[in-house]
Amino acid sequence: MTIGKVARSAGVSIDTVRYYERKGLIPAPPRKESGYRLYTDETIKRILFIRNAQELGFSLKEISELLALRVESRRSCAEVMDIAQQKIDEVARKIESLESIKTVLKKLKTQCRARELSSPCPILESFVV
Amino acid sequence: MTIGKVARSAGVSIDTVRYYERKGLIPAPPRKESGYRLYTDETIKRILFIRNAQELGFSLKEISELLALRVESRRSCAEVMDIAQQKIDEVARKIESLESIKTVLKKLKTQCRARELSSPCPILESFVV
DNA sequence: CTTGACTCTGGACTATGGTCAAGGGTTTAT
DNA sequence: ATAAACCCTTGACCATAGTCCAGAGTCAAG
Repeated sequence: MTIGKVARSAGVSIDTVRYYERKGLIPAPPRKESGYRLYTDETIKRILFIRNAQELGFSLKEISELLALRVESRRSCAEVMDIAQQKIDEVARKIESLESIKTVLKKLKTQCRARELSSPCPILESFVV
Repeated sequence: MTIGKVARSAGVSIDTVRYYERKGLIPAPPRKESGYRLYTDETIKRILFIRNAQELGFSLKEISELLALRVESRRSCAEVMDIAQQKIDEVARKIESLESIKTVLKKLKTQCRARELSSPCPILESFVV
């Protein structure tokens, strides 16, 4: 599969695919004699994972770290488990914050529905910290 | 309260506070005759909210939108409720994705603990999409 | 066997979210 | 009343995450 196909399938630009390769987020694929990159659909999955994680507030650098947990067999198992646990905690914190933002948004919506017609729109009172 | 105090309390730089003002994320505060900005601790709360939302993958522009839900009384209530619902859905999607990342990380950790001592470290097999 | 679509590299450019510095005025503690 | 610490504006600079372009080669369909 050439780069254009991969890019279209993953919904990113060709430049982005090459950029991810430069940044080590996807492995440098084998090439044709012509120099064309040849991918399998593993790469598409990988790119979708990256975009997904980005959406969730992970930087490319952090995503590399997540990905590095995969096969780092040089690292001790304890170390890998430790990093995994850190990431789990981080993710759990993010989920909590999102939950409270969601709660506030829902409350806002309810208040909005309930308010008197001519009164001012209710306020996102407590700034969810 | 002067800008330095606000910045320290919120854990950001003075430049960042001024930057947020330029970007309309915090209101331009009243000034002393000298031109010094004078804040109340509302601003600290606001900045903490912004940082929190950023952590969760919202851009400053999106955060403005969240904040704009507050008092936009020119907007119709239905419209505000609609935007609120969109944000709720978005947040719910983020939570779901984070849950599945968490699941995979936990599985990885378990596998890691369970593996044979000399075998290679298990793989983050399915790329959580 | 050529034409249009595709790919290559290298480097310049962009937007976002800040950060820093210069040159100058202000406040406060001693 | 003066030094240290603070604040002002303007404008340059930075990292991240791409995006675009030039100039050149490659591939596939008619």
